[in-house]
Amino acid sequence: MSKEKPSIPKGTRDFGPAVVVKRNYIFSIIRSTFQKFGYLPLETPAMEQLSVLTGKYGDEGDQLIFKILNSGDYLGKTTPADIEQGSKHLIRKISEKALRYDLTVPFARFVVMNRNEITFPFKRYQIQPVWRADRPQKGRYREFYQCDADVVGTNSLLCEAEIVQMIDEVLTTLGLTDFTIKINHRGVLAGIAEAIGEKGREGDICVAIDKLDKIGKEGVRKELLERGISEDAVSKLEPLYTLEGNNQELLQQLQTILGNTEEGQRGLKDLNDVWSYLDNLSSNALTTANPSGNPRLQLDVTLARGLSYYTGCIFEVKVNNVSMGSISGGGRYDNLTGMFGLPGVSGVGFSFGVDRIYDVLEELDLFPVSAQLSTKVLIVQFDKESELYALPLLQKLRDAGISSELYPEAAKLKKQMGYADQKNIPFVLLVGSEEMESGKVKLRDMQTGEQDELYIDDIIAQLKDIA
RNA sequence: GUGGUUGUAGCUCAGUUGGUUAGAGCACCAGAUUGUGAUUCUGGGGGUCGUGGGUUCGAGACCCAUCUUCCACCCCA
Repeated sequence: MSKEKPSIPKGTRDFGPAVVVKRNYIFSIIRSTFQKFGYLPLETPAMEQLSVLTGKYGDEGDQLIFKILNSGDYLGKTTPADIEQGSKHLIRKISEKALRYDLTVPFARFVVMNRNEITFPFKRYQIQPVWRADRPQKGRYREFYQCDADVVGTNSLLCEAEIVQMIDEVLTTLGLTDFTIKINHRGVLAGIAEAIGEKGREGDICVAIDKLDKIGKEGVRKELLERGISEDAVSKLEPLYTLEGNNQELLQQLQTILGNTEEGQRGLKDLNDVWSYLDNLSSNALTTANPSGNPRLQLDVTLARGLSYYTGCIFEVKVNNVSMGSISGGGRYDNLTGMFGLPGVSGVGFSFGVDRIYDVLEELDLFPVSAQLSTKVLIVQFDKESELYALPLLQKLRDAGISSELYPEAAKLKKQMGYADQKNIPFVLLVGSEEMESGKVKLRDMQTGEQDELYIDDIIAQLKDIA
């Protein structure tokens, strides 16, 4: 056995106790919000049939799917001719399974397989890791958690409105105050394409427009021309980048621009409906302004999302003034289950990227202290007798719901105190011969250094108050 | 997938045109202190310099390959 230094694959991470505790804090807020809106949990396998995943994310996406080699002699059934035909052909021969790339497609697969047992509309949430063979960089990992909430089996735009509500609630509860929920509509994008005389080319137009922030108006112009959009059309498009006014005014301006296009009409009607729902829900996303003065929900005609299955509203969420890509995104897909032979089931959903939210909260120092504590009380012992004496006390503390532990051996005080310090345990109970005689134990507040001699019942009452 | 970048002690990093036994701070362990952590003082352990080849009398340093890190594209949570 050669001793090699162990390592983990590129783009993956271990999560130590301190990190997991903080991640769980995020998960619990997301989970309880989803449940509050009537979504129920679902879990699916880490691996899917490769055929379930391929073709759902576009060519780019297909390349980022982690494939799993067949078990056993995976080359057994291949011939030299197969190899000559190239990797695309060969993959089908040597790999039948793959790690899931997102949670939406497995969800659609689940819906189709269980269509007879499911009561529609079906609302589910799912919190599991996904894998992408992307090249890692900041906020981009090869294994990361997504927290999806989707509803299928209804066209109602109330679902879109509720998605906005949930995003707003989760981020607010996490302590974020400056974020923007961008919304747009595939119909609006198609309508724009038609209105500028490039009907059906919205795909190319979207990819280019999406980079507006990064490469600017001239960069986008160049890219559009390269993609074969006419100069005339580009000139007609450019005024849209700088539309001004609040959301309502934007919608009105778009009405005059897209009024005659069927797709544009559809998009505008949907967006208006979403606003109307949010209005009647008195949504904070409309009423609460960011420090910049704009409301959190913002119509953005330059928002274009890559996943090819979106057909209606699309969302993306950006935390302002931090160096991080979008932390959440989603949209409506009319025909995702159609790919699995079940047409006519419309769905809408979105996803939180927990790993990115974690990085943002860390950068903004927004994790509350309560999300960082583990044990509340450490009982320090001096010898075998004090250990025996401490056991009932320990049980009493735990029965009272106070997370506590007894240092498992009579180590030097310095060591035991250091343990409490390291673990960020706020209180230490000292149990030794003096205490056993008086029946009172010493309670030390590790933050202030103050010590009191108290009866255990008083200590429990005091600590429960603080909790 | 394309172009760049990084790797030296547990962590953050020094290390000169290639030249004796590879350093610092922090962390860790022990003692000063036999009932008190985060401050102070003293001492100590810990590295086949990411890995594998090559050039050289001699490589942490130069060359090649490979893995890894971070960044920009592409795309995306």
